[in-house]
Amino acid sequence: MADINVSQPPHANAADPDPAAAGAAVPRPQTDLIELLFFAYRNFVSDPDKVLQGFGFGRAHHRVLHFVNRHPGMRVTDLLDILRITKQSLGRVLRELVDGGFVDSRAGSSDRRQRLLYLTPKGATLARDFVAIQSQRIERALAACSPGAREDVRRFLVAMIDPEDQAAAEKLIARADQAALSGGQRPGKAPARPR
Amino acid sequence: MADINVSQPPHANAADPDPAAAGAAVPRPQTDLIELLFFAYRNFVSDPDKVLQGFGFGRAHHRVLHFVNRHPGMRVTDLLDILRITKQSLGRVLRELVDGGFVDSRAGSSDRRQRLLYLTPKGATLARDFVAIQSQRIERALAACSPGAREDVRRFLVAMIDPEDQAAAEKLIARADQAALSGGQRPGKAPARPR
DNA sequence: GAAAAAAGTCAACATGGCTGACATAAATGT
DNA sequence: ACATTTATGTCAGCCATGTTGACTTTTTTC
Repeated sequence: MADINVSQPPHANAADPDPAAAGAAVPRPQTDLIELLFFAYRNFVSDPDKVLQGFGFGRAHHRVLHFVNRHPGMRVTDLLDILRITKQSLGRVLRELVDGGFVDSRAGSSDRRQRLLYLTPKGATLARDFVAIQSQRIERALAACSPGAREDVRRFLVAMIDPEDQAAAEKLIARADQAALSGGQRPGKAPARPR
Repeated sequence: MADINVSQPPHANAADPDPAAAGAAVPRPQTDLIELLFFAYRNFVSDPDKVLQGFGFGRAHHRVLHFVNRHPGMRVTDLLDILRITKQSLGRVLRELVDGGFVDSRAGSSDRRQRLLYLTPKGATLARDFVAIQSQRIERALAACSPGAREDVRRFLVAMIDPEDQAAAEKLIARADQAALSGGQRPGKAPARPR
């Protein structure tokens, strides 16, 4: 498993008056967090990646599955706003997901230009698997922290978002949670996952 | 600026007996953090992206600049272990960085098969710019949190890494900090680039 | 009835991953 | 001394996913 391991050559340390090393890392305050974010995020997305490979899908498909799962009946435009990619890019993965029977796209009833996006049961299962996998990693990480850490982490992540988008992001999350709770789909079918 | 804004169509809520929407978003515990990580990380890497565009470079170049800056004199193999990409992928961006005068690659003195990587002053300036930009975002985010949050966030990020890599990642960060402190280069001095 | 909006599509291109096959130089082991 | 291994580099091609630009169809809105 390819250890992250730099064999610092002896002459690169204090003894060498090496000028080419000049201007190198002044240990700026946040360097540790910068690198940890890189390593952590890489591992974080690698979990779904492994599963996706089995379907011939990639990260782009994961994102679509996730957000359609969270916002059933959303418009294509809404998805484009969230993902911030072009409709051509989205079109490709969306077509593959529809062809594969993971996503269902139906014309809106009030506005029939719209294609409203839903997951099929197959797609929903996959999307829930991904949430489960990544939640597991997050839960494990939080378990290694002090009890109040979750709120700190949450606030930190919100504040890492561009300020002008923070409110929208929080609202988006809240609305999806709300919709899911209020039986966004089929009042009879138990969401079965309280908490 | 493309508000993240899903217009939840009315019929997507309780009224629609839609079977395709079945099994949709159960509000799993960590969904908020999953999505926040996505939004936060996207913005986090977008800062350097903008600067890199001006040089015709991409994210891959950023990573190389960053880690060579942090570990002056590192071997190509070390960089491959950190980035976990193939040498062919690295080779491309490395060549461009050397050609552009951002990275300097010199044969090792003890083992002359090795190419030891250093940043030129030009490269070091760019690398430091990136650290500054991203540190600024992190500092702003931390300022929005409780005082003890930094330690929580740090521990959280470490724990988000694959367990078998956590120690190596922390060691890597510590070693780079250490090397920088022990005068790999004199602080504050913009050294000429001899040799 | 004209204009705007929602969605889709074709074509071409860029970036940055990947595999496989080799080539070269230098160090190491026998 | 020679064989092997290691460190690096390189060519060629493929894949996933992003981009621009141009254009169409359908439907809604003014």
